[in-house]
Amino acid sequence: MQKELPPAYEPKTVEETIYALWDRSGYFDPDNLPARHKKPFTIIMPPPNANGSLHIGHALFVTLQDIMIRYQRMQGKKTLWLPGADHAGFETQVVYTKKLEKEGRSFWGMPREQLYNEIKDFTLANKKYMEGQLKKLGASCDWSREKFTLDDNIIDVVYQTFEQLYNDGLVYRAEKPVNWCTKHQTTLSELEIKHEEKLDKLYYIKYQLQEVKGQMSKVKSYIEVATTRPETIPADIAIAVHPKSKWSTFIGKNVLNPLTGTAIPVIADAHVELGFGTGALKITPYHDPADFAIWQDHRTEITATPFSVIDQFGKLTAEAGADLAGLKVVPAREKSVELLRPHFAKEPEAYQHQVAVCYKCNTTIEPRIMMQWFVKMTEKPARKGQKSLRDLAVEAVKSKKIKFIPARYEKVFMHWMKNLHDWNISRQIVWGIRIPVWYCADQRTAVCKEKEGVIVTTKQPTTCPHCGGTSLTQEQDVFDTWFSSGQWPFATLMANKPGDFKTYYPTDVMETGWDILFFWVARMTMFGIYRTGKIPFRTVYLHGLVRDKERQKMSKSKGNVINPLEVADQYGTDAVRMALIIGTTAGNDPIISEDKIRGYRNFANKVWNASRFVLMNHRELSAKPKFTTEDKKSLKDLAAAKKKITGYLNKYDFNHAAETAYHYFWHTFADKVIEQSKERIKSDNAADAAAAQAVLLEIISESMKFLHPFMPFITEQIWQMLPGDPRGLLMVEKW
RNA sequence: GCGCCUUUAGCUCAGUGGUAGAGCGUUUCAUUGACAUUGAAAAGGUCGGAGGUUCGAUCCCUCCAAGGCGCACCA
Repeated sequence: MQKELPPAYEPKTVEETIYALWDRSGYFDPDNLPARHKKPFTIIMPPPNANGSLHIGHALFVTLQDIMIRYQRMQGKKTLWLPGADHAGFETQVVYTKKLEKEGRSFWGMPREQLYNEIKDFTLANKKYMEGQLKKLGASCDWSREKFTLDDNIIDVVYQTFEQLYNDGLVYRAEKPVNWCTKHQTTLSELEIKHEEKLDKLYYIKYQLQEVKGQMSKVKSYIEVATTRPETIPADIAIAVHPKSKWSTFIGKNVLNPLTGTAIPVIADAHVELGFGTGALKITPYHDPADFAIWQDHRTEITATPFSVIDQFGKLTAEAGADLAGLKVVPAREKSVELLRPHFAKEPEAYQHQVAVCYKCNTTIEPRIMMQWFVKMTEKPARKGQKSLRDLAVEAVKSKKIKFIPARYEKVFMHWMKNLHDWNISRQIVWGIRIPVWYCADQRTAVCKEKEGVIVTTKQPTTCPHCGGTSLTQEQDVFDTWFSSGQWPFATLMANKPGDFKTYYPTDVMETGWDILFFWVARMTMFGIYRTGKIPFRTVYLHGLVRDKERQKMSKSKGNVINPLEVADQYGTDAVRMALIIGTTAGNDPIISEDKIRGYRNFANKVWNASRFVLMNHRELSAKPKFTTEDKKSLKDLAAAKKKITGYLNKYDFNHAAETAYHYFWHTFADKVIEQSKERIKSDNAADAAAAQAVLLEIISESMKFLHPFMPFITEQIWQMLPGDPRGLLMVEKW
């Protein structure tokens, strides 16, 4: 008889001890696994942003990945689950500056170094806290290989990639239209802006034909132009009309800017929609990317140099004229409307359209022309026989070298790939990896002049390699975080123990949220193949966004947030894990509520008490048990359940695997097998009682195995109490 | 505009070309026995609508409706 077991499972007293037991065993590190673990199975953990604490969404990914790792470890794989943390450049700087605001401080005017160091302290503190949280959730990852996105050796790898891209002509510097957030004072990529429905007005403005000596216009003496942004009219440098529009007679003539009186040419361009507005479009290259493109196509006809009338804070500049200068965009619009009223062709119309806004703060994005670094996504590199970044990824997916779960995301992935544009990777923030570019002010040779003094190198230079000059300054901008995290699978392995890259790359599964399919998975696919010639992962498993019972997104403001650590404390980590997995299918948003967690707490208790019953009635067998037909059926059912679970796990169908285990254990084993055994155990027929007990023990033992990936703590605890000495760890037991 | 997804029991969700499933909830009964964090049972669905393919459709195809989401330089 074992020592007295409490009648209810007490997760609190078990979890910490069990995690320490695993940790001490060293088995998280694949190098320490027994010899039978040969074939590697690798998951690189998506590094959580170290700017807060883990939420229930993190608990979901931890559970999914831990299930895969624990299952494969028991299957005899050499399992590596490599943890990490992300400095999350822009996101963390936003969080931190908000924190400063709350404290009544401002980052504005703070020296770069100081802000960087403060955010660094903040991030590292969060990172440490999150590691503890991951352990609490049972993550069986290899802490000895943990990586941070700002580790020196990670940055080295990122710099090498940048240099290679530059040498291949896939990275370039150019003055192009970019998305500018006037609040955050940085540019953003196409993925970091959203489009919002907005009700604005469409203004119809007359641009008078410039009077030419001795010539009178016969029909109309003006072009009507429709615009939503009259405040940018001072920066107009042309009017474009469709060649077949009613304004075609104006092509080649000049019209007068209604605000400045400047003469600007009328040009023909088929991009102008005939059916929209008036069929005439004002060309304001510095404030509209489409206009910028049209200007580039017509540089010979348009003699004026484009310029900007809005500054980095969203205020009109002196070039906009005395009436508008100093006003913010919205008041400037009102003022310009007032000034333009005499030039109205007709009354403004209400106009519903999509406006680009910052995905963080919803501030309207101001298109600006800025000198930035870009990655070419669709063009071939300079090297012979090489494919564009896009084609590398598209081919890997098309050829099924990379598979998506669920498969429908393959289409979503491909659709995005179709519409790719060059990627702006410069950010005007301090928290991040400084772009490894230096500018030479001396430019003493023709080579240096030709390269515009640009030096791209992985190590800080002291002299200019082009001209020997010494006046070097480093690029101020940092990388878009996704430029570096897009290299995570190979960077973490290259920057780790010697031989790791060779052994563990390509990795097996990338398990992450569908919301970062483009941000992250697409970039990892492209960079992974570009840098290593191999796909970074074979399977992409996508999970959804955890929602509450009312399908609401969890947010602090709604007060519906479930803190995974709190509920784990209350109901046990195993219960939280089960609640996250059962009823959840890949790619769909899981629904979770406290009721559901409570339900699986009850299940954990059932597991505890069934085991308690078996242990209480256990006696050492004196002879080989004689199984009845009933016993044989019970063992057959057990084998069938296990086979089903194994099949589901192999298909990454964790929902059904967990549900089958749950259903078998509770409603077949506990409700039927145990109930039926009670009479036999009590009976005088010792041999039959022994057979019944042997069946129970066998089922408990096997059940702990197939429940382990889902409920690691309670199963390991019970495993340790089962008879048999010495007992190894269930964690590395053969499946 | 282009594209993707969803629609199944009161609720949350699974699922299959052959008489519909789970959990929770509801109702009835039982029981201090490993577990009341329990057990036994019941009620409850023309599987969004209309066509089509098929011996047979909740499942495959087409159209429609409602909802969700992604992409997109129509001023």
